[in-house]
Amino acid sequence: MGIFSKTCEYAIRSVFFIAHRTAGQTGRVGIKEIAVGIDSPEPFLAKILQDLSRRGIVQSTKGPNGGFYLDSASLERPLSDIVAAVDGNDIFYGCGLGLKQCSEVNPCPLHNEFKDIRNKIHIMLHETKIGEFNDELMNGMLSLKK
Amino acid sequence: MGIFSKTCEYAIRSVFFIAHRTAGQTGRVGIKEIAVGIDSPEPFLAKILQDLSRRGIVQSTKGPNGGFYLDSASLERPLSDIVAAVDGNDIFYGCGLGLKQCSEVNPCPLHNEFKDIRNKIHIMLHETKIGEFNDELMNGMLSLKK
DNA sequence: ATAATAAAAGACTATTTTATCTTTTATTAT
DNA sequence: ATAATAAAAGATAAAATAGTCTTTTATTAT
Ligand code: FES
Ligand code: FES
Repeated sequence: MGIFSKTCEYAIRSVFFIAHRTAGQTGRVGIKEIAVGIDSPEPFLAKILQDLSRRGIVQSTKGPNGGFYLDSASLERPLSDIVAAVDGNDIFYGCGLGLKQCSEVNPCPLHNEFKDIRNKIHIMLHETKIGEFNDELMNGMLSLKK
Repeated sequence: MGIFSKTCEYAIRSVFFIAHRTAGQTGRVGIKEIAVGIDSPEPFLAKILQDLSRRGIVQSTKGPNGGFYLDSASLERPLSDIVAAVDGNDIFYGCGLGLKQCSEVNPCPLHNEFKDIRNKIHIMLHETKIGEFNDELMNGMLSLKK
């Protein structure tokens, strides 16, 4: 188990993929190409993108020349929006040792340490925008598969 | 989902509990008291402690006055040993976006950020010793339940 | 020796997460 | 209008994680 659920990993990678494949142009990209591009099981990814689409995190149209894309507002969104939508915000606010409620008045032994780490994760994901890596993804300096 | 699996959360909390309940004295503490003390399902915790016992992370004896305890070597162990035993070391070395292999030559978009965060988690868990919070746990300044 | 105690071991159940397959709906080109 | 295309929706299936229950083994006190 990593930091995020498998679902969330696929979600982030697919959104990065859609971003760099449709940025600028009025293009769309199909589920098949996305699944290959991020090395994920296609039907599972379809479910995930359905959900992201319902939530307005990605855009889509059906039919010929249809597919997924991102409008300019979506490209500016922080990654934390995706993580919160898919995994909830336990990773931002929950107790690292699983106490029902992280609190200053009844802290677990690692409270201060976790608070610091959670904040770093939160800030990092909040400061990173979906469209931020388009150039490096297009020229192959960054990878979303393997 | 938090940073650790439920199993791992229970494991860490129970080890802290055993540490502060048996430190110094030659005492033992039973599964029942531990389960109440950390608010976990007793039979599930029994399985977890069985595993930690087999791995030598906690000590135990059967029979009357039996129970779990920690020898002085165990009290000095870092928390990272527990996490590695239970959840593996994906959290220390794995790619945050789920690429099969985190690498400098084929990095994911968040590679540098994740590397930094993973290192902080690793260092924190490595520098924290199991017996470190015994005093605060005994006088109630820190909590392992609720 | 025997009975009582408490963890170890093993078999089993439930829930959640991950993944697949089929049918329906919307869009476009002809 | 019709056929082709591609996502949405819905119904299942498989695997992993979380949790329970019963029997066995080791230890101790009597
Ligand atoms: S109480 Fe555990 S992280 Fe705050
Ligand atoms: S490649 Fe993703 S964290 Fe290193």
